[in-house]
Amino acid sequence: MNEVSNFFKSAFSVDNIIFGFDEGDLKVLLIKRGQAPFKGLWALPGDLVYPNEDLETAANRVLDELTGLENVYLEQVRTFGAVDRHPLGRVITIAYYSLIKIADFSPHASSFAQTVKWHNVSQAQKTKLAFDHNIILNTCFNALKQKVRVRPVGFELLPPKFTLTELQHLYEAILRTKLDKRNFRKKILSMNLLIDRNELQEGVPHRPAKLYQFDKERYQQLEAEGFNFELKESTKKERRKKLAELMDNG
Amino acid sequence: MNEVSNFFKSAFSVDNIIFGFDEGDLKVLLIKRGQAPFKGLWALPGDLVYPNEDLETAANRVLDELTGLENVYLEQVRTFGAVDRHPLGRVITIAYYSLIKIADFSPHASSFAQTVKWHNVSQAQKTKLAFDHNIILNTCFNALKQKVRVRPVGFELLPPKFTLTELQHLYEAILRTKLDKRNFRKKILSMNLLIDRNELQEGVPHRPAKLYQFDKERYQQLEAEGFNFELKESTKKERRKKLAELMDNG
DNA sequence: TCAAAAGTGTTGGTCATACACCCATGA
DNA sequence: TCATGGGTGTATGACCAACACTTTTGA
Repeated sequence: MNEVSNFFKSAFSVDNIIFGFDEGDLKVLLIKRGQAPFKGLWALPGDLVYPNEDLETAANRVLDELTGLENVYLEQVRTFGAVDRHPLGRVITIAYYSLIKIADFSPHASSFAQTVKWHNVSQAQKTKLAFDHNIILNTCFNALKQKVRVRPVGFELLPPKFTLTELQHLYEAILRTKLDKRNFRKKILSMNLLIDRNELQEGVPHRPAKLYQFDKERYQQLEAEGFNFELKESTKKERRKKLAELMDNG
Repeated sequence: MNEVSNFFKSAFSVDNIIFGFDEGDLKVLLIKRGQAPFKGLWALPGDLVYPNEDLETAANRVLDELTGLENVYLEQVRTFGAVDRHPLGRVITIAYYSLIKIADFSPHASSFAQTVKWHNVSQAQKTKLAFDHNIILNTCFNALKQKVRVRPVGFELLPPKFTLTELQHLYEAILRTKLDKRNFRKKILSMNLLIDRNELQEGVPHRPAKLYQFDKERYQQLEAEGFNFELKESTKKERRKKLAELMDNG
């Protein structure tokens, strides 16, 4: 057991939790397993890491092989390494999540259609997934929830031009809360990170909304100068409730 | 390369960044390497993970072997897996940090004294460490900085009873900023998470301070109810400066 | 009596929240 | 003309930031 060579008998994989946003819902891309173990169950896309491959490269490869997309937002979240998590041997997995623009990849159009599918995240969380993938999905979703409050990564899930309502719905889906329309707009616009394209939606059966674009360069500049993108995490009502509880218990 | 068995030739290690707090400074426990590679350089404590050992168990073991401490605050941060990061082969490492009460372990008293030493974090960050340990240390320090703003983990670094000034110095050391005494006290005390022990410091050459204790049970209860411990991250002055820059650039 | 740190309140400003109506379009 | 979502402003209150002097102890 103390021979160094005895240690070099493990493998590691990456799992890449691919998030998309469509029709007001946050989605995650799952694969139906065609073979044992866990045959027939939905699983997170992942693969063993090649011996000469960096972890991020592997995560990008998984994404690329599945969707054909490259240069996508990718974030390492956590490593899962319970001894018995994989039936084939000691395999620890490094979990990443990616944020993609859902229009860029639709499994309906691909030959995978039967086995690769976008799932509503809330529903996927309730479904029994292969391996320890439920825990991984929860962890990654929470990481995204955390991140989105503190960095403007939500835009990675939207098309290049979007309306403020779409953006708001995105935040509502990720934070799982309702936001006040006027306050949301005020806050977002006050950051001066959106470019008004001076274009309108077309073909909608109501007053068309203005289209905006995220000003990434400006954000990066401000970030370098110490600016912090930040959204709050609870409504006043909620905080009041908490305070009341605090009083009761104290 | 596609044979599954080819993959089971890697190893993984844990590195455990052990933080302590003393004399107003945040410290990190480093080990001087006695053999190649990187002989003579300081390194983060770590070890290969046994085949039948969970990752957290391994991180705890590293801590226990080094300090004799158990049941210590431990947090996984990130996994580092660059192909060439270890000269002996493919070894990826999962980085954890621990927070310990520095009085519980002093390497001066141990036989390690020559090779295990508390280092000031700022200085360690400027020193060349073994492997990719500079990057790991920076990442873990930043994770701690982040965490401490949002969860009351700082108390893990203090003795069970402490003064408010000690607590403030701790935050100042981790956040690397000065805090206003009155505002800090107001904020901390308003959370109702400190128990006033009705004891005073003894033998100090000035007015003795009251001793407090962190009310962990109460915190856990409040947390379960949705309460959020939260300190802000920048001073008003800083934000004003940023705003001014924003105006200039906009 | 001196040095050193403990302890303590108020004010002004900023920012978050709450909230309701009119507008533009396609059907 | 109706249904649908787009777009807009203000008043209130909470919280944060700034700031200086008195108190208690040991030497």
